[in-house]
Amino acid sequence: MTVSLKDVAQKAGVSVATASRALADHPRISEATKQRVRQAAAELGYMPSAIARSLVKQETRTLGVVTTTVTDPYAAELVRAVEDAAGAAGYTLLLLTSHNLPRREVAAIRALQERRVDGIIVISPRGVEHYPDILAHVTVPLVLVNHTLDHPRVRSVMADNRQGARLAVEYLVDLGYRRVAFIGGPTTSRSARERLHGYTEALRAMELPLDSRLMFPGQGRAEDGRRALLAMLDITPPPDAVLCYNDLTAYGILAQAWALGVRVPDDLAVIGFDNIPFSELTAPPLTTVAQPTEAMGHTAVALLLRWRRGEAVDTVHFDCTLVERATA
Amino acid sequence: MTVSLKDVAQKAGVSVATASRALADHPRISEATKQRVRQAAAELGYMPSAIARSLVKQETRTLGVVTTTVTDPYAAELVRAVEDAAGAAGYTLLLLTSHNLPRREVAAIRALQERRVDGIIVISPRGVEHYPDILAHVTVPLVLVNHTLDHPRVRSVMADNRQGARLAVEYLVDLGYRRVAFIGGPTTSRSARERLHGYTEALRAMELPLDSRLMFPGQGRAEDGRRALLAMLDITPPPDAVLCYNDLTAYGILAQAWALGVRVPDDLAVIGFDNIPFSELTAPPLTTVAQPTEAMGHTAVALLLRWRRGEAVDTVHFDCTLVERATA
DNA sequence: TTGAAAGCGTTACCAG
DNA sequence: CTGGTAACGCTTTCAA
Repeated sequence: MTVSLKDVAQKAGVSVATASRALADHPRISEATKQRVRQAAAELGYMPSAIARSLVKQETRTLGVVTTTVTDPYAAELVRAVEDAAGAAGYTLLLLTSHNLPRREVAAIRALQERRVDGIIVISPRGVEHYPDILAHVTVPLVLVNHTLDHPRVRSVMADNRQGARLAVEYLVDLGYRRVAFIGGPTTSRSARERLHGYTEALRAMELPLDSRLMFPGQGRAEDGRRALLAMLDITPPPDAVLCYNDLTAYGILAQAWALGVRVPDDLAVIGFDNIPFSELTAPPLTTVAQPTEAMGHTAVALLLRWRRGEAVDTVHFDCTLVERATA
Repeated sequence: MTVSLKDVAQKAGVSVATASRALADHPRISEATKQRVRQAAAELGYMPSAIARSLVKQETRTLGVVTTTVTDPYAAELVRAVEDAAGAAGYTLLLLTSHNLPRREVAAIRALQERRVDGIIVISPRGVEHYPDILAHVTVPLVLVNHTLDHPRVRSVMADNRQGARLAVEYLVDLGYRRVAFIGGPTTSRSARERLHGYTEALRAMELPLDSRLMFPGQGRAEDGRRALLAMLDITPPPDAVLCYNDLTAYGILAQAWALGVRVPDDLAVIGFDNIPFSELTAPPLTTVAQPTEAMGHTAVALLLRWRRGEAVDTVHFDCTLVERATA
C-alpha cells in the first residue's frame, strides 16, 4: 500500500542503498542518479518512514512532554514554548497528560520511554517521590519544570517562587496594606509550597504578624478564590489584601467580589501568580507575579538537546517579576 | 545500553520468540516459562520498544493532532477531549501546531504521515485548499474539526456555527435589543464565515436592517474587541448589543467597557462564542454560545478509530446552545 | 560512484 | 509448547 524506499529504488533503477544515499544528499553520489532518484521519489509520492529510520538510528527526534492538562493556561503557555523550541530544532512532541495524578504521571514517563523519545520534559511534576523507582529503568534524560530531584539523569528549570511571593507581599506592604491573606495551592505542588514559604518569610521580614486565620487552602481553582473571599468576610477585622496561589484563584476572588459588591482594590487588594494572558483582561486588570514562561520552555528544550550532544548541563533558575496592574 | 527482548530471552533461557509470546500472554505458552520470562524482564527493567513493534505491526497506536496553538483555550479544550478519548483507547498523541499558517499546517500533516500515525485530527483547519495536493500522498485517514472537505480519506466533526450565531441574535432581539453589531473572526476560519452568515441570516429573518457599519473585522483577539468598542462609540446611534466571533473578543469589549465606564449590559449587551472556562469568571459573567467541545473531541477520535477498524463512518454535526449569564 | 548485506528490536509464520 | 527465521523499512559498513 504505502510506497517504500525499495519502490523508489526500483523505479530509479538503483539499489536501496543508493536510493537512501541519494535522498540524504550524500556527497559521493553522482548528481545524475540523485536527480533520477528524487524524481522517482516525487512521482511515487514517497514519504520516508520515521519509524524505520528511528529503529536504525536509535533516535526518534521526538521529545516527550507530560503535563497535568493543556487546559491550564499556565501549562499551555509552557507547552507552547516547548513546542516552538523543539520544532525549531527539528523535534516533534509526544504529549501526555497526568490530570494531576502521580500514578498517571509515572505511567506517562514509562510510555514515553517505550516510545523511545529522545528526552522527556515534565511540566509541574506531581509525583517526583515515585521517580527514583522508575528512573532505575528509564534511561532517557528528564527535565523537570518547577521541581527538582537529585538524580544523575534529571535536571530542572525553576522559577524562584519564593522570591516571587516575597516580591508580592513586599509590594502590598509598601502600598500600606497590613493584613495580607494568602490562598494556597495543591499540597502536591512544589510551587505552592514555595509560594507559601515566600509569603510567610516576607511577613516575618517586614515584622508583620503571621495570622493562621489569614491563610486559606486551595487547589488553584477559581472556586477556591470564591470560597476564600466568603470566608474572609467573616473575619474581624477582615484582611485588606490577598496573595493568591495563581491567577485562576484570583479570578475567583474578582468574580465573587463583583457579585458581592466588594470593591477591588479599595476594599481588598488582590495579587495573582503566573500572569496568564487573561489577566490583563479582568475587571479590574489583575496585578500579578510573572514567570519568564517562554524562556523556561525554551531552556527546558535547550537543556535536553545540549545534554544529548554530550555537553554538561545544569539546572537553571529564573527570577519572577511583578506586573503592576489595577488590583493592588 | 538499553535492554532488549534478546537479553530477557537469554536471561530466562528461552528464545526471543518465546520471550515475546510470554510477555504478550500468548495462550500456548506454559505458565512456568511465562513466569520465568516475566521475572527476567522485571529484573532487567525491560521496556519494549514501541518503535520496533510499530515497524512490524504496521501501526503506531499514535494519533496526530494539529492545531493552531494550545494557548487558545478553545483549542486546548478540544485537545484535552481528544487526549482523553485517545488515551482511553490506548493511543498517544503527537502534537504539532500551525500558528494559523496554512503552510505549517500542511507541513505538519506531512510530518505526521512520515511518523506513520494511525490517523490525523486537524482542529480548526486553516489551509484545506492545499489538502488535495498533499492528500495524493498522505494515506492515513484525516478528521477535520470545524471544517469539511470532500475527499474519500477525509471526514469531519462540525458544530453548527450558523445556528449558534442565529440563536444568539434571536435571543438579543427577543430581549428587545434592536441594533445588534457583529465582530468577525479571521477570514481563513470557516467558523468565522459561518457565524457571520448566521448573524446576517437572523437579522433578515427578524426583519431588522443589515447595517454594514455595525459589522467589525477581527482576528479573534481581545484587542479586536477593544478596538471595535471604541469604533462603536463613534456611531450614531450606537449599537445596543454586540455578538462577538469568540469569547476572547468579548473579553476585549468587557475590559474596554470597564475602562471607559460603559455599563454592560445596560449600555451595551455582549454575547461571546465558545464558552471557554473563563467566561463564567468575567465581570459580569459572559453570556455566550457554547459548542459541545467534549463530545466533538471524543467523536473525532471515535470516528478515526472506527474508520481504522474498517467501519463506514460519516461526518458528524453538533448543535450549539446558548449559555445565559449576565452580559445580555 | 554503487551495491550487497548486516542489523536495529520486534512479531508471526512454519516447523518440530 | 517452543525455536528458527523471515519480515517490517531504513541506514551504514564493507567491497567492488
